[in-house]
Formats: sequence, structure tokens, C-alpha cells
Amino acid sequence: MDAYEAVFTALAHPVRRRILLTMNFEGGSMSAGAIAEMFEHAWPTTTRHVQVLESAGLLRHERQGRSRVYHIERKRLELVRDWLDWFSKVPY
Amino acid sequence: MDAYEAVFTALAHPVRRRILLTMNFEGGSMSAGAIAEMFEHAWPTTTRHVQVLESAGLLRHERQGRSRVYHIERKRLELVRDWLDWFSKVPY
DNA sequence: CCACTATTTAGCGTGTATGCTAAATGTCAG
DNA sequence: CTGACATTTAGCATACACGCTAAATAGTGG
Repeated sequence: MDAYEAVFTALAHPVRRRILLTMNFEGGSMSAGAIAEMFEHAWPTTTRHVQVLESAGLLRHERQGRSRVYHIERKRLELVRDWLDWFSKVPY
Repeated sequence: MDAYEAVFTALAHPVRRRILLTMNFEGGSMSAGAIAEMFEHAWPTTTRHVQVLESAGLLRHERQGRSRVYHIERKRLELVRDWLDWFSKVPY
């Protein structure tokens, strides 16, 4: 699965977009628990969404004591912008 | 289904992204047949991909004789850029 | 070590996406 | 009007995404 594929697939689900937006708004980092609390979903459901984001390179995580802190990878989102740029360049 | 949902879902499939890129490269318009020829898929498969793009507002079509010509809606792609812009604005 | 907290992994059900083939629709050419 | 062309609609199979619950893992505090 190439990078575009992974990133666009990850962004396709509203829950995953909301995770990114909220994390960004919160400064770029949130614990797994804080992320899970945003939703009425069962925790494992959110865990999987987070994993999709992470394997797309849009998040990474770090252990802090007994909790896991996820960090947003803003650079990775640039991939989307790069893709969009093709449509601004007028073809010849 | 809101606009973001529709657009991001439409962009999630590689075939659909390729349709958009190729149409853009070709100047913004292509007949249904020309689009279908890009792929080894059966025509109806491509037809459905095109419909997903159209119902997301990323394409529109027009009849021209016995063929249908699809046009890319570049403006609609700006929605994605708008969404991405949230990540450039540093939160306070 | 035990109990508790934080979170993931495993495994299952269901609905939707995506591929196919066959049939229908619409348009033009003679 | 008829036949051929261009394309879609209908309907079916299969795979995967996404929800759930139950169990496992990892770290902390006493």
C-alpha cells in the first residue's frame, strides 16, 4: 500500500478526520484515553481508528507511564496538499 | 452525507483519484468511453466510480451526441484544501 | 506480588464497497 | 424503422471496514 493510498484511506472516515482535527486543536498531542473519550464508541473501536491513522503515518505514539500519547504528524498531511497541487497547475 | 464526507470518500479509491488526475491532465474533460479505456475493469465498474465522483460534486456531465462527456469540478477540490488549512493555523 | 489503571489484541457479525455479467436505455446513420 | 454504437442500470458474489464484547498486556502503587 503506497503512501497516497494509506493517507487518503485514513482520511476517508469521519471519526479519523475528527481525531486529527481535535488533536491539532489540542496542540498536536493527546493520550489514547483522551482520544477515546471524544466518542461514544467502545474503546477498541477508537483504538483501531487510531491505528489506521498511525499506519498511514499521520500519527505516531510514545509511552508515558501507563498511558500512550499520540502525536500528530502534520508533515504527512502535506502529501495531500501535494496531490491537490496537480489540479492548480494548468496542463499544457 | 455532508460535503466533506462525500469528497473524502470519493478520493479514497485509487481508481477514482486516477480518473481525476487523468482528466485534469487531459484538460478537464473526457468522454465516458475514454475514461473507461484507462482501466482493465469492465465498463460498469468504471461507470460506478465515475458516479461516485459525480455525486461528490467532483465531476459533472453533459451529453454530446451518443456519448457523455464528463468535466472535472476543480472548485470542489478546494474543499480538501480548506480542510487541510486547519492544520497550518497554529492553535492558541 | 496483587490489585488497579490504561490500553490493546482477538475474534465475531453485519453492512457496504467493488468487482463481475446480462440486460436496458438513448442516439445516430441509412 | 432498424441496426449499431455508447453508456448505464440491475442484480449478484465476495471481501473488507467497522462496530461490538471478552480477554490479554503493560505499567504503578502499596
